[in-house]
Amino acid sequence: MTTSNTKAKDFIREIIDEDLKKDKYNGRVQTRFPPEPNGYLHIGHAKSICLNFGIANECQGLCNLRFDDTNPIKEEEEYVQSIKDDIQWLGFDWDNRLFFASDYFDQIYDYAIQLVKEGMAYVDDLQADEISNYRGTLIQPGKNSPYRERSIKENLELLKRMKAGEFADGEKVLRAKIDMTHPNLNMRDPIMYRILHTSHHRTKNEWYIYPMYDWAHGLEDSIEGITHSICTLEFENHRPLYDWFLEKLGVYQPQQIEFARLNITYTVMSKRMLLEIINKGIVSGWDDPRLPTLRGMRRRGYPPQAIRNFCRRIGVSKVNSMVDIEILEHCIRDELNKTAPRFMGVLNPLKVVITNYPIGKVEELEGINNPENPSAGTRKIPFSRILYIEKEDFMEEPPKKFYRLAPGREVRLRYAFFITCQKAIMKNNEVIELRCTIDPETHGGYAPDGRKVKSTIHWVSAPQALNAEIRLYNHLFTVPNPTGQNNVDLKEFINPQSLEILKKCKVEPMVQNLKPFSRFQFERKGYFCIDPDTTENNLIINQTIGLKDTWAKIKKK
RNA sequence: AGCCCUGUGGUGUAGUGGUUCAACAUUCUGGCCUUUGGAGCCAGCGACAGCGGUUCGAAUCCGCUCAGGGCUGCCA
Repeated sequence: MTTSNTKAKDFIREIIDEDLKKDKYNGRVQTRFPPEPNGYLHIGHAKSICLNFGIANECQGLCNLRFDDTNPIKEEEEYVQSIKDDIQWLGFDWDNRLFFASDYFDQIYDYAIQLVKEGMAYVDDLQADEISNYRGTLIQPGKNSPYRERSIKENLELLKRMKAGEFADGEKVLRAKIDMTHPNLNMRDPIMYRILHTSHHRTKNEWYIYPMYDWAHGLEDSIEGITHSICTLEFENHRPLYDWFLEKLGVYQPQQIEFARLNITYTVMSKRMLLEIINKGIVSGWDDPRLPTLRGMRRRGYPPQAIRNFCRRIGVSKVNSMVDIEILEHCIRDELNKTAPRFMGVLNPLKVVITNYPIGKVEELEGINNPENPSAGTRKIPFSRILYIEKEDFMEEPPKKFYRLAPGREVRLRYAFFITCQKAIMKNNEVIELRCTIDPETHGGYAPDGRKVKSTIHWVSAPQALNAEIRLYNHLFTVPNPTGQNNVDLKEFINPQSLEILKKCKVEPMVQNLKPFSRFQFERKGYFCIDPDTTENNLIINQTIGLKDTWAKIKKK
């Protein structure tokens, strides 16, 4: 919101500004988001939602939610609800403007009658493969159907009988009479209606004919008084047809504007491929946290605000592009850094015994909930003789630049004490326990003598610790552009380490109070979120994203 | 091959003929700071697809070339 005024306008907002200046639609701006209810929404849709609803908000205009339900074979009610949920979760509101293309089936049919009466549409008996042959190719003109010159009377009669369900699927179609030699294939007598004896999720068995996208979409926009019909680049070649129908009908005409769809590295966006990954069991479902679906991202812990910021930041243009996933990840961290409460959690526990701390004593230390936001307050964290720290925070023989715990070395336990490692207990060549001492003078983590330690590590008190299962996620694919190579099975690029499950994690007791989908930070480890599959005695936590890790970078060198 | 669209640092965008013109974000490299090796702060690397033309002056206007994308569903 705050950046919208300062940020440069994209080409679509510029067009709209220009139209506003010229008073093209009486100062009105009305957009629409027109999903087909045949799948779940992903972040590519989010870009479109943010654009359409965003523009309406900025211009004191309106944005409709319209389900483009013209193909009953693929569409289901289930998707309608999920799409509505996802849009609301993203943070947008269509108010009372929820529409369906099927609301207009009667009107659209009347317009078809009008076109037939004016000799601009005809019923064709050609079969699907014949129509395809007659259409010609990219470089060869098509030829006229033998049924193209039927009388208006006969066309009217036939269309009525099509509507009445007198013909079988595929037996006839209604076509616009334009030009079979047109260089734009979409203009070679496009099909307006096909026969489908299929029940529709809303109109049930009322219709036997269903309008095609090109025929219906412009009319839907026109009927709703849309001013700017924003769609993706692949519809560019359809715009002449969009305009043709509305001009011939003499009805209100919105303008279609196309922009490039979103691609992100290391993931896929097409419905078909997402479905394939799900059906092959590579991921658990539409809400798998590794997927770019809105449901997946919600479960992963991505804040809607971060997704909106991302969509704003990547801009809008007509260039086919591939956005670096780092930008998305930056937006996620940026938002979570400001908003996520902090806790301590140990992913791979290493037991630590504080030999100079009394057996049975428990004291409470104060931790800051969010250093970025003082109003988030503080909390109590229990401390006792037995603790867990992160396995990787200790090294027997620390290399240069490793600042954490090592034999004889002193570091700080966050919010607690300075701790010195006295002894590492080994078993089968593996460190299984540490014997350490604390300096009681450093209560809270401050040294009265002003001495410094090189690092601060996180910890959890063993008796009070909660057990948790933590799921770590990585990129779903091993290559930046998995669909870029042809003739290769997508499965070859699936990252075998996209999911890593840690079962024996220990987290501080306050986490108990968090509800499913709550987002938070485990200090030094990253951002996390409570998985909805969490039960009374099985705490499941998803890692949203790790913190930037300078040490990991040094280690690599 | 026909039609349509698009070419600015690695990535995504800004720049719309002239002392704010090559900017911003991200990534990457250094440094500062730090009770998260987080965050923050500072600095640095890095681009106008090419060739002509118009002009006093071109990333910006024109032409050509090259490159990338889309279009031959009774899908949307």
